[in-house]
Amino acid sequence: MTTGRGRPRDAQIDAAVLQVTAEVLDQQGYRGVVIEDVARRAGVSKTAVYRRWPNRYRLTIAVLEDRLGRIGAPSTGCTLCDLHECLVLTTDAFCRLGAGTLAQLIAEGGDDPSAHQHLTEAVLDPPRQAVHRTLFEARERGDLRSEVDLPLVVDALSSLVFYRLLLGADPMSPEEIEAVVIALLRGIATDADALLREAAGHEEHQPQS
Amino acid sequence: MTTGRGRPRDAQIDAAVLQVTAEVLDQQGYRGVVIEDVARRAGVSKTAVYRRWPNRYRLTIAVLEDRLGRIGAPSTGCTLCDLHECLVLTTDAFCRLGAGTLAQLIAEGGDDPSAHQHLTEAVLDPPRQAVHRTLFEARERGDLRSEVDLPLVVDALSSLVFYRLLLGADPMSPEEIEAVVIALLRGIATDADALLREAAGHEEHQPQS
DNA sequence: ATGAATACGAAACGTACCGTAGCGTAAAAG
DNA sequence: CTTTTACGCTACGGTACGTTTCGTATTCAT
Repeated sequence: MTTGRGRPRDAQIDAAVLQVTAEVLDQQGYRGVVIEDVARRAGVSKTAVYRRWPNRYRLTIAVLEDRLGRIGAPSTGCTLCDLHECLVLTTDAFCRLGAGTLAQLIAEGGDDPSAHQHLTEAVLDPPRQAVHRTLFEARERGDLRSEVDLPLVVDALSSLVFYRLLLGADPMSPEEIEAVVIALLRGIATDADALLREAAGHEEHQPQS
Repeated sequence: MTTGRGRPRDAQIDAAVLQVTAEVLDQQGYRGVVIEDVARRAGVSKTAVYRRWPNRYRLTIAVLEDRLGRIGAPSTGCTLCDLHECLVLTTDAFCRLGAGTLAQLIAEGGDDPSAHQHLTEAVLDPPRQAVHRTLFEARERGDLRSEVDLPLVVDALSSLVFYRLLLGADPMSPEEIEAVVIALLRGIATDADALLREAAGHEEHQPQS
């Protein structure tokens, strides 16, 4: 490892395994990620897989890192629009991942604290931080009261998206997201009505609905 | 089953198994609920367990039904106090259950829709409905704007408790719950300031802090 | 060129836990 | 006293994990 001795790893194996894992994940969720099957479908030996990732959990996380690495955080200066956009993107990202898979990953991480941390860093934090950044900018701009507990508000918004996907009948719709953001903004903004007026001016979002 | 023919079931077995399962659940979470072990610790055969519950998931749910069946919903007429109390109770109930266990149960239910339904009815809905009832009474009383989407607000509050337990560094503190309730109330109350004043009068809660 | 180090595939293995089935015995109803 | 059901014991088949062994291939270092 330190010196470049010995036969080098075949990069195509990494690629093939990640690829197959991603497919399986989409089709059958985390349950479907069975190392032996993945290896066969990738035309690779089980040994080769375990040489790269210590277990199926970490293999899965590796796939998700690629996918959810960055949530593009918008920054138009319109607090309501930005927040809304941010949460819609988060919802989409999680939806694509799938409720069952997400639940299973969290459950798996429950035992091993380092596993939980990996999941958090790779999957959960990115969208959270996008929301945080958005709120931070809003506060810098003077849109929010200075005493607001930012992390708590971030939790309040993220959690909803999360919860609805995991346990609700269906995930959050853009309309519901908007309703919640507006309600919450009334509680934490210096001048909520001004923010609403500003957002009304930017209503070139979706002319439909 | 229909006629009372044959040897009757030993009620002590039911009790012993439920008891042991509850203990194991507290000590080692859902993972620890291994039928063979539970049976041995209860001094009972594996067969006897499977005769009563079809699988370990349902056995676990049966235990939780006893525990979380009812969350006592307060109804003092003070919207803020009631909500606060309600959420604190919910947090406590979930905390006792444990983050890992909760995650694993949700994950398990991900596949089987009927399993998911059982979990929802036995564990997730009771606290939700307590919050819902509280909000409903508040609206009846005229404390909330009439156009408020009640289920959505219920989700917003429940989700936070839930999310923080599952993924946060630590579960919600009473202070944080209060902060969120106040912020949200500003967004959905007809006269939030009046509610805050009323709550201030009821401050015999915890003289500490 | 030769040897150490590492990767690859194939196969078998050990472990854990699931849920089921057969069998002999015990306890109730008719 | 026969039928029905419960109970315990034991064994089984199944799935998936992650590990190990072994023979072969590939690369670097000397």
